[in-house]
Amino acid sequence: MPRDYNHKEIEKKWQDEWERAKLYETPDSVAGKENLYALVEFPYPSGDLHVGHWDAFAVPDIYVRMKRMQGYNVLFPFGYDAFGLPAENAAIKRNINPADWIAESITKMRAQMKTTGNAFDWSREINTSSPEYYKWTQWIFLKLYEKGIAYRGKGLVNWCPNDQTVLANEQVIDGKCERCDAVVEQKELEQWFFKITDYADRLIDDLDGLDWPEPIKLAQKNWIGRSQGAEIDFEIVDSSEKVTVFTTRPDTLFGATYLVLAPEHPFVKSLPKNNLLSAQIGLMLQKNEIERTAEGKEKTGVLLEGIHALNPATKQEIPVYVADYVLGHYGTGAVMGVPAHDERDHQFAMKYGLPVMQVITPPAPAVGNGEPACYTGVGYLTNSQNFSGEFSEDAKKKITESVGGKLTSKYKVRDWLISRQRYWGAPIPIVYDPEGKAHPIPEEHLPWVLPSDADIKPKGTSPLGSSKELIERTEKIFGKGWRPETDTMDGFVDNSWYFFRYLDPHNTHEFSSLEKQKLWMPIKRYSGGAEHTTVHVLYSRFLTKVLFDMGLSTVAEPYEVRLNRGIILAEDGRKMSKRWGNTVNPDEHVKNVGADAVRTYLAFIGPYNVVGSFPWSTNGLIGVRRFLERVAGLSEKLDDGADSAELEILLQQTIKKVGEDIESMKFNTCVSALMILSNAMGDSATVSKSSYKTLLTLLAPFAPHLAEELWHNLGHTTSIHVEAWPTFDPSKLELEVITLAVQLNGKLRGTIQVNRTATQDEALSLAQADPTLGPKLPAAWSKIIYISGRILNIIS
RNA sequence: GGGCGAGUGGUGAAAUUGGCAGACACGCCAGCCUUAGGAGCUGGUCCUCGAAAGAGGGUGGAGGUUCAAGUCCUCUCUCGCCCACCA
Repeated sequence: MPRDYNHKEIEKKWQDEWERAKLYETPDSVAGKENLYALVEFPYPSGDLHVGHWDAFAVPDIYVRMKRMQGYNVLFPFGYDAFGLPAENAAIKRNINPADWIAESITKMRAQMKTTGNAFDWSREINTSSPEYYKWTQWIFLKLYEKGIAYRGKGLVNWCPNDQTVLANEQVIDGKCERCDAVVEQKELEQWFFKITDYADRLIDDLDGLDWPEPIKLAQKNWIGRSQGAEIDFEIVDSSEKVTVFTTRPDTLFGATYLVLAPEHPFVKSLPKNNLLSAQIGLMLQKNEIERTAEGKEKTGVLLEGIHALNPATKQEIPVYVADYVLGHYGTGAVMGVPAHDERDHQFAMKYGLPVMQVITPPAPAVGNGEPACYTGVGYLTNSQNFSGEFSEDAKKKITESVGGKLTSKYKVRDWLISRQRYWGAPIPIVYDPEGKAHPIPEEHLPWVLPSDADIKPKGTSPLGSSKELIERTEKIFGKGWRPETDTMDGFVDNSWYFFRYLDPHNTHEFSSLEKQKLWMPIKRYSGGAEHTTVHVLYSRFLTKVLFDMGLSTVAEPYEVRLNRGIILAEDGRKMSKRWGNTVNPDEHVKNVGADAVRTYLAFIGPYNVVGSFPWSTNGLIGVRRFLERVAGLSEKLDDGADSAELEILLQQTIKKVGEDIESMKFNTCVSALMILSNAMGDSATVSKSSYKTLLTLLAPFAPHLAEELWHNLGHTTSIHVEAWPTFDPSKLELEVITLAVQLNGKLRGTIQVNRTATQDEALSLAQADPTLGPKLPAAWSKIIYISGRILNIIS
């Protein structure tokens, strides 16, 4: 076949043929084959496939294809995370129904995705916005409701005034809406929550058993934010009231010289109304979290006149403040102020002239100009009555117990708020009786269909409230005066369980049967964007645990390995953006150089399992196309004879290298190894047919169409993609004679050709006999380091 | 401010995990060839000195460990991502 192959013709031809032969449809099990589930985060159907989608799916496809050739029954599914704000906003803009817009986008995206040549099993395609899918999202909600994990609660929520909806904490970035950048307001509403805090410990502890990259585990742990500390009661003087504080430093209790409460604290609310006071506190409460944190961390507080708390350790009366640097939602909303050993408390104490009592002495006195503002490290207790002299870590438990406190943990993570006052989501399957009491919708009424007659334009209340059909449906089923829940679920609920559905996508009576789960779970590799390391991965782990506890999942952890990939930047090194006009259109490049070249180029661009950013280079793409052309051109110099020993060894090395590096997702070095092999074949006068076949099978995962075409040109009538992955002969990985580096005192002085099994003496005499190297070597030496096959180092 | 990660040619990056730094590719330079194409072929391309052989230097910076350091240790600078008053 000529070098300049016609990619348009052959790619279309083989895609059609694979589809006709159902080559990639994955049965639930195949005799003699092990199942393997490879997953990539499914995309939101934006209607336009960009390079990021290619990078996300076509590159892991290399791994999938190798695993198939290695004899695994590999499930590699595809679907659409279709609910959510973007579709709704797009539909409002175009004045059409989101469902229509999504349907159109999916059709377009599916066609584009098929041009990648990926080994997807299209028969398992899912769409989270289809009633067949969200029926089960609702069903899962009901299961959580039964267990008390889904609950209705009042709470301050983040409100986006532009999108007119509540946002999860995770969707608030720097106090602004992650989608539209509007400044988020705080609002108190009745909402539905999932009790993820009940699972916080397990979500941390179970990470220890997982073989994930450490940074990803750590990100999960930090996100959950477990702090071990103590809850300690402070009595309010001349009152029966007490305030419980949470502290990670109970060892500094003797240094607590004041008490601070969050403005939201119940004790503050219970105080008799004092106009001045409530005005000041009201001012704090009015501020949203951004304002509270934005003011240069300047701490402002209000003294509660006439109110004192009792430090349970010193028995001294201490003043009580209300300050907005204390967060209402974290810990107990109350903090003991230890100015000597906490920087925030120190700042506050300086401003309000509160006493600083040092109770910890650093193990080694601070060097340099003294008067440290405050010392936050560990040390030895002082000024702490009979605890003085103890090491701070040891004193934590003792002091806590001595004042009747208890050791406990607190978490940064808050319960998952799942209510959205938007249209395009799964309706929450709840109805309210005339008294306003919530009732779950019985399973037989699922899917509780999203009505099509709602006014979807944002106006501050849930769009579903405007649907006559929904209200009529509710009254018809439940009775007069009953009304539907009008909020929909956060899209993260839909995509927290989708991987179960791929296993059993057409099941009409179960969300995912245990039999199918047993065959496939857990997921061998889950690849996705770094931005989902915390939220999505955490939520899906949480939901899996909940289902596991109910006997509905076969595993407590869904992902054997989670991997993050990098991002592809524009050619100018900036992020791709329509605003910059620097987006890379993959369709155009596929048209010019073919899907095989685009796939292989993306594999070559950099290490895949590293979170980096890689600028696109059209020249680099063309370079990869040239490589593929050279492989095609090699078919014209085939011969039935044997290859040179060098070429044979190189082939064995390449088999080893490519296999190992695909396994560890280092696709870039695989491509490089294939280039080296094909360059060597190009330099050779002839190439044996058998070596060439091996090259093609190694290339098949990267360039599936070209490899298939060249394979058939050799006379094969079955697909190269069902061939066995080549194996190497470990005894043929090295030449008999190798190049050995010779150093003198650790400096390279030259190289010699030695037998690879040469002894130190043999290597040394060869070095001495070498015409250029020999004269440089000393006559005597004190030591020789010889590592067979690596180095000969002579120390004079 | 905290956490995590990364600093290697003009560019994307390799480096058997402590053993010849810069593989492979892009770009660039010189030459050849032509059916002028995003062509193909040959050679060159870390820096300094040198005609060359060769010598010296070199992986953000400064120290250290080692026969040997891009890789390990200490300090430091810069950049990226995430979180940010979490007691």
